[in-house]
Amino acid sequence: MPQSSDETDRADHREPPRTPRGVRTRARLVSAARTVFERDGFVDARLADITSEAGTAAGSFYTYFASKDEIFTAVLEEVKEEMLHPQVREVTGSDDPVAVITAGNRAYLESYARNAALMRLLEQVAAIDERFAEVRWQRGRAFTERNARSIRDLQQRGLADPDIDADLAATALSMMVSRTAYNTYVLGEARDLDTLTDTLTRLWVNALGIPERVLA
Amino acid sequence: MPQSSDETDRADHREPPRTPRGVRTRARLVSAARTVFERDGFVDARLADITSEAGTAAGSFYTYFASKDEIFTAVLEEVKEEMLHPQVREVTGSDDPVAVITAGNRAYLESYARNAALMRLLEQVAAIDERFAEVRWQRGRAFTERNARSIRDLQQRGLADPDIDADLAATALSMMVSRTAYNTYVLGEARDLDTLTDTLTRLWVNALGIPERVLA
Amino acid sequence: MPQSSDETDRADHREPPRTPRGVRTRARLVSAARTVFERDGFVDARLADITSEAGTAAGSFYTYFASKDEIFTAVLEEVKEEMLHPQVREVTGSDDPVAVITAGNRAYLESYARNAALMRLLEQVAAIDERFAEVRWQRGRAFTERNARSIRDLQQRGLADPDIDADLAATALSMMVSRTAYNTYVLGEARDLDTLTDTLTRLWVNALGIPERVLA
Amino acid sequence: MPQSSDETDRADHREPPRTPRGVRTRARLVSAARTVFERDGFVDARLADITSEAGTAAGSFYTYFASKDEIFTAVLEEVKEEMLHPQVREVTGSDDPVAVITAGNRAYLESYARNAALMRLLEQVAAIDERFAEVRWQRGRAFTERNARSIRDLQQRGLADPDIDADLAATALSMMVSRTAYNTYVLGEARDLDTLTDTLTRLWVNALGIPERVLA
DNA sequence: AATGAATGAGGTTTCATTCAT
DNA sequence: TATGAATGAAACCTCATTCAT
Repeated sequence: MPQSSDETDRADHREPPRTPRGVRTRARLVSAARTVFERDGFVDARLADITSEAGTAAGSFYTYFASKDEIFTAVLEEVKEEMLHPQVREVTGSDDPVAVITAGNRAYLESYARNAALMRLLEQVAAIDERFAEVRWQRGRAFTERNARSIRDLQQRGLADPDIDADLAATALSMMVSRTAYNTYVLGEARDLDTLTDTLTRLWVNALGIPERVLA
Repeated sequence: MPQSSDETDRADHREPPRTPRGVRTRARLVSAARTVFERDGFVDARLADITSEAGTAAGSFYTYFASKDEIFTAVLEEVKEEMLHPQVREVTGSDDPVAVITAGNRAYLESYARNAALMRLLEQVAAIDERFAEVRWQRGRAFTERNARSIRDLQQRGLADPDIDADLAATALSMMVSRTAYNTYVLGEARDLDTLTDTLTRLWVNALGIPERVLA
Repeated sequence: MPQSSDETDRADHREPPRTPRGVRTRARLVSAARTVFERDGFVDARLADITSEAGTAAGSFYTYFASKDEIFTAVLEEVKEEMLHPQVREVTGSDDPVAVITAGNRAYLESYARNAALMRLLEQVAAIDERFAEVRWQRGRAFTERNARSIRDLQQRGLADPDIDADLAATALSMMVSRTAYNTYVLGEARDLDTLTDTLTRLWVNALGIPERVLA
Repeated sequence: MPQSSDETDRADHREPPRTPRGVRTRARLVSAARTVFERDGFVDARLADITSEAGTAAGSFYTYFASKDEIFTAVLEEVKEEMLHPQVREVTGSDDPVAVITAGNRAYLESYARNAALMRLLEQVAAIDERFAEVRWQRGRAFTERNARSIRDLQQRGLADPDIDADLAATALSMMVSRTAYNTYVLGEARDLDTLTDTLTRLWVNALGIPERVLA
C-alpha cells in the first residue's frame, strides 16, 4: 500500500528547499527560467536550457519542480509584485475621477513597457494553456472589479452614464487598454507614451460619459 | 532569422496538386488539420493526427506541405472568407453613424461567436509565432483602417471629438471589441449578444463623442 | 557549402564526457561504430546498429555525437596510431636507400594487411565525402612529403635521376604502393607479401634510377 | 501458380522499350541519371531527382529500371565508349616502346581529365558496392593485361628487367597512373599535363629497366 | 542536494516503390 | 506507356525524465 494518498501517485509538486543552498539553487533556476522563457517563449524553452542557464545539472531541476508548468508558476510567483502596476488610488491624492483614470492608465502602460517581455510571455502561455488563461483571468479580475466599482460609484454620483452595464464596461475598457499596450510594447507599434495615455484616457472618460469639463 | 529559407535549403513549400484526386487529398488534409488544430491547439497537434483524421498515409502530408506551419497557413487561406465578418456598409441602408457602428459590432460579434474555435486558434498561434502575429496584424489592419477613416470622416462632419487621434482610437476601440469578444466566446464568460452589442456600441460612440441624440 | 555549420545551427558537436562512466560509454560507442562501419560500410551503417552493438539506448548516441560523420571522425581519431605504419627511419639501422625503401614498403603493406577492413572503410568514405577525402589527403601528405624529401636527398647525392620531379614522383610512387595494397588486401587479389614487397621496391628503385648494384 | 519462373518473384530488370517513344524516354532517363549522379554522387542521388531532371513522372522510372543500381549500370553502358581511352597501339605508328608508353599514358590522362566527374563517380560506386568494384576491376583488367603482355614482350626482347613479375608490375604501374590521375583531376591537385605525362612515363620506363637511350 | 549520464517514447521526415487513371 | 499521387517502412532526432553516484 503506497504511502502517498494524494490524488495521484506521482508527486506533481515538490517540497520547498530545506537548506540555504537549496534556496539559492531554486532561486537560480527560477531566474534562469524567466530569462529562457522570455527569450525563447514557453513552448521552445527546454528544461536543459534552463538548467544550463542556471548553472546546475539537468537532474537538479526535479529537486524543485515537477514540470515546465510548475517552474513557470514559480516564475509568475516571483514576478508577482513587479507585475502589479502600482495602485494609484491614494497616490494621486485627488478625487478627480479623470485624474485617477489618467494616473491608472499611465501607471499601467509604464508597467507594461517595463515588463514587455514578460507580458508577451504571459499572453503566449495564456493562449496555449487554459490553466494559465485562468491565472491571467483571475488577475485581470481584481483590476476589472476595481474599475467596475469605480464606474458604479461614478454612476451613483451622476458622473457617468447610468445606462451602461458597469461590469461589462469595466471589462471592455480594461481590454482596450491592455490590448493596446500589447500592440504597442510587444508587437512594437511605436507610440508616444503621452499620446497613448491621453487618448486612452479620453476614450475611457468619454465612453463612460464622464462630464467633459472635468478634463483638465 | 533562423527559420527563413535560404537558397540551399530543402524546398520549404510544395507544388500544388495537378489532378482532381490530388486536389481532393490536399483539401482533406487541410480540413483535417483545421479539425485537429481547433481541437488540440497548434502546439499539441501532431502531423500523424492530421493524416489519420484525413484518412491518408503519414507520408502523404509531405506531398503538399513541408511543415505544420505550412498547413496552418493553408488552413488560414481556406477560412479566409469565413473569417471576414460581413461588411455592413450598405447592409444597413442607413447613413446614421451609430446604426453603422452597431451593425458593424454586431456582425463582428456574431462572426466571432460562430468561429470561436478558430479565433482561439489564431490567438494561440499569433502569440507563439511572430510570423502569424504578422498575419493577424495585417488582417486587423484592414479593419482598423476602415474604422480610422470612418472616425476622420465623423470628425470632419463635426460628429466626433476632433481632438482624438483617429488612428490610435481606431486601434484602441477595435481592440476593445475584439478582446471582449475573445473573453466572451473563447474564454466563455457568458454574455448576452444584445447587451454586448449595445454596451460596446455605446462605449464606442461615447468614446468618440458622437452626439447622444443620434442614438436610438 | 551546404553541410557546414553556421552560427545559428544546433550545436554540431557534443561535449566530451565528464565522468569515468561517460568515458566508458563513449568508448563503447566508438568501438561499436568501428565494428559496424567495417562490417556494413559507412553508408549502410545505421545509428541504431551502433547503439545496439554498444549496448546503449538509441538516444545515448546523441550524448556524444551529433551525426554519423562525427562518430566516424571519432573512430578515425581512435585508430590514428594503429593507422600510422611504423616509421622505419632508424629501425633499419642502415643508410642503404634500398634497404630503407624496402623496409618502408614492407611496413606499409603489413600495416595495410592488418587494417584492411579499416582501409576499405577509409577509401569508401573518402570517395563519398569531400571532408574525409581531405582528411585522407592530409594524412597521405605527410607520407608523401617524407618520400619527396628522400628523393631530393638521393638526387643531390647523385643516387637518383635528377631530371625527375621529386614531388610528383613521390606522389605517384606512393599511389602505386597504396593502390596495389588496396587491390591486394581489400579487393582480395591474393599475392605473396614477399613478392609484393620485392616487386614494388624494385619498381620504385628503378623508377628513380637508383643504381642497381645497391640492390641486395 | 505464378507465371514467373525466374530466380525471384520480383523482376529485377526490365524489358527494353518496344516503341520509339519508349526508347526516347529511357534515353532521357539514362542521361538525366548521369547528370544527377555526377552532380550529387551515387548515394545522395534520389530517383525523384533523376526523373525530374529527365522530365518524366516518377513512376516512369520503373518502366525501364528496377533500381538505382540498374540505371547506374545503364549509365555505365552508355558511357562505355567514351570511357575507353583511345587505343594507341597503331596510332603511334612506332615500335619504340617508350613512344608507345608515352602515347598510352597521355591518352589515358587526357581521357581522365575529360571524364573527371564520371571517374569520381566510378570510384565512389566501386568503393561502396562490391558489384561495381568488380565491374571496375574487369575493365582495368583488360588494360592491365595488355600492359602485362607488353612488359613480357619487352622482357623477351631484352628491353626490360627480366626479374620483374610482369603481371604485378603491370598492375602496380597502372595503379600509379590511374591514381595519380585521380589525384590530379578529381581531387584537383593542379598539375601540368606535359609534366605529368613525362614524369609518369619516365617512372614507368625506368621502373621496368627499359634502356635509357631509347628515350627520345 | 547535486551531478550528469542514460533512457526510450514519441515525434518528424524521407523516399523507393506501387498503383489507379 | 506515362502520369503523379499515395504509400508506409525505416530511418532520424529530441528531450523530459529517471537514476546511480
